[in-house]
Amino acid sequence: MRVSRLMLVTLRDDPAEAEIPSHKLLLRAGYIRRVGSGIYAYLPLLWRVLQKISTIVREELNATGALETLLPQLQPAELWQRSGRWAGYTDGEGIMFHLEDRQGRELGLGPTHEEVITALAGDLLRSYRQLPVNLYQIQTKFRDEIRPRFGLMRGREFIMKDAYSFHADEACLKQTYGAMDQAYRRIFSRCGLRAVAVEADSGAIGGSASQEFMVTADAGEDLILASSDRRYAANQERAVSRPADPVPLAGGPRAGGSGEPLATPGQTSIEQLCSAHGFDPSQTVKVLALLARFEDGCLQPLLISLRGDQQLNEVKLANAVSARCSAEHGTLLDIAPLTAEAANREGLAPLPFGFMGPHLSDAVLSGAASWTPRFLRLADGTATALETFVCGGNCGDTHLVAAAWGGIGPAPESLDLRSAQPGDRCQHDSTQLLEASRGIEVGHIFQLGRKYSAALEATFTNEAGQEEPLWMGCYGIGVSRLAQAAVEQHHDANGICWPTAIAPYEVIVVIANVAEEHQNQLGEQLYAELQSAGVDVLLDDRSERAGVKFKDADLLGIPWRVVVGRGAASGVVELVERATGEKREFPANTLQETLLARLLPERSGLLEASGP
RNA sequence: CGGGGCGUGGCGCAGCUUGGUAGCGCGGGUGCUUUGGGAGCACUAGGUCGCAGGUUCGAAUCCUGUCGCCCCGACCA
Repeated sequence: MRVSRLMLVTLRDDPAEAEIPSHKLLLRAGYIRRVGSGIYAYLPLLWRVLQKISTIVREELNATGALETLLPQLQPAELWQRSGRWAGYTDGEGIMFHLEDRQGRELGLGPTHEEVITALAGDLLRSYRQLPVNLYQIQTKFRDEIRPRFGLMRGREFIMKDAYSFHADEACLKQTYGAMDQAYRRIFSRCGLRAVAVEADSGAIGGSASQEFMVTADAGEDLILASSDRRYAANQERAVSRPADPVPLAGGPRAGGSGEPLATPGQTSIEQLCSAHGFDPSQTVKVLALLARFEDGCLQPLLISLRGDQQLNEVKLANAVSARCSAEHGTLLDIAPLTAEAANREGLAPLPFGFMGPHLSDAVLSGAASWTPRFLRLADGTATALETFVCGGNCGDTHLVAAAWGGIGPAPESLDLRSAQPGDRCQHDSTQLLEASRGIEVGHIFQLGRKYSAALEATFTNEAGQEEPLWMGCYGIGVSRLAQAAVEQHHDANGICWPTAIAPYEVIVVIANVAEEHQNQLGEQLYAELQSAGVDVLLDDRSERAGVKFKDADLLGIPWRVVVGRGAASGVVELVERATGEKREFPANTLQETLLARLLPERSGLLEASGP
C-alpha cells in the first residue's frame, strides 16, 4: 500500500478527549475516530490490526477443535426471560440495549450470547455421542456501559471473541477449560503481550471457577494481587489472604461479655474512636448497614460486621447475599449504603449511625414501609474470631469496651468478606506477601456448569438413556480491547511499537526525497520485491520532507523501516528497527534476505517469554 | 446516578473576571525557496463562539434552561 493512498491523517497534538497513552496514540496515528461516547470507527489501519489478532485467535482455537460460527446480535427478549436475565440486564444498572419492533415485540442487542447458543445447543445436541462441542464467534457486542472510557478499553460497542463449550460431564468441561487456558496463553503470547492469568470472580455470568487474563499496564482498571513466588495471583475482587494478627485487648471480656459502656461523643469513625482512646483498629468491630435490592422488588437490610482494620469486599458480599436470597427474590440488582434519609422515608426511628453494634436489634426495622423488617446479618471471619472487642453501643455517643460474642448476642454467620490488601501474607505460604499491580482484562474463561442449560432446558441423553442438562463453559477475549492493550504495553515517546505479529504493516519503505529519481526508482523496486515476497509493506511515496515521514513512521509503529535516501545512488539503504531504534546500512540487493530472516520468526509471534 | 471539568474554523488553545461584533499555533489550498527527524516566505480559504430563551442600545463574554463530551466512583471483554 502506498501511504499517499492510505487516507492517513495524523495529529501533532494530543486530542483533548484522550487521557492514557494508548488512546492518545491510536487517535494521533489515525487508527480510530470517536463517533459517540464509547463508539469508535476502526479506521483501515486498525482494521488490519484487528484482522491479524482475529487470525491468531482463529488459528489457536481451531487447533483445539473449536468451531467458528456467527450468531445474531438482535435477540428476542423471550430467550432472556427464560434464562432469568432479562430483568437484571435491562432494569437497574442493566447493560443491555433493548428496543421494541413495530409489532411491539421486545428485543435486546446482544451483550453476550449464552442464551442464543444454549437454546441452539439444546436443539441440536441430543446425545452424549455428539459431545463435547466448542463453538466460537468473533463479532461486535453491545453493552450500555455506565461509563465508557479510555477509547477501545471500555466501549459501548466492541469486538469480542466469545466461545461456548458443551459437555456430558464436569470432567470433560474441566478438560476443555484447561485447553482454553493453554490456547489463551498462546494467543496472548503470539500477539506479543505480557499477560498473567489470575483467579477471578465470575460476576453476572455466574458459574464456578473462572480465570482472567490480564495485560499488565499502569492504565489497567483492575488491581491484581500476586505473591512474589508467582504461585498465587488473583483479582482483588476475589483475592484471599491471611489477615494481620489482631492486637489483643488486655483484660478479657468485661461485664460478662456485654461490654462496658464508654462515652465517645462525636466519635463516629474507627479512626476517631481509636485515636481518642488509644485502641488499635484491630481491637474493634465495625458495623455497616446496607440495603440490597432484588429483581422482585424486595429490599433487604444488611448488617455487616468487620474487624475495624479491615475493608469490606463488595464483590464477596454481593456473592454471599445472592447465594442466600436469589432463590427467593431473583437477581440481586445492587447493594447500597443504608442512609439516614432512606430510613427516615421508611418511617423508621433514627438509627445510631456511627455507634452501631453487631447486636443492633431487628426492632429498629419494625414498621418499615417497604423493607424486609429483619437484618441479614453477616460477619467477616476476622470479626467473629475476636475474643473480645470494642463496638458501637447502639445508642448515640456510646461504645462498648471488651464486649464478646455471646455476651452481646450470638455471633453472625461468619465468612470471608474482607478485601485482601497489598502486603498481606499469602494463604499458601505465610512468608510470601501479596504485591499489587494493575492489569487490563483481555480474556476471561468460566466453568459455567448447568446454570443456563437448566434454565433453558438444554438437555441431552446420557449413556444411561436419561435426560440431563448440558455442562457448559464460556470463554471470552476482548479483541478490540486487546489491540489497545498492546499499544499500552508497546509504545515510547515517539509513538506505537507494534509487535510484528499484529502490526498493520510489517515494513515501511520510506523514500527520503521523492524528487530524487534514484531514490524513487530504488524505493519502488524494493517495495515491489517485498510485496512479491509476501511481506505486508507500505511505501511512503508522499512528497513530504524526510523528517515528516520519519515522524509518521514512528508514530504509526511499523516494526521495520527501510530508508531509501542518500545512499540510493550507490545502492545502499538503511534498515531501522522501530522498537529498539537500531540502524544498519545494507546493499539494497541483500535487504530482502536480511529482513525476512528477522521477520519470519517475529511473524509467528511466540515470544521470547515462551522461548527455548 | 453522585462528585469535578470542558464545549470558540479540521485539531490544540486564548479571549469571558471588567459586554462593543473573534484571535493564536498546527492543519488545508496556491506559488517560490528548501529537501535525513513534524521547513521558510508570501498569498488564500475556513467560525450562526454546542443549542434555546432572557437581560442589554449591544452578548463568545452576564442570567436561566437544555444537549453533548471528558475525568473520579458503582458495571465489565
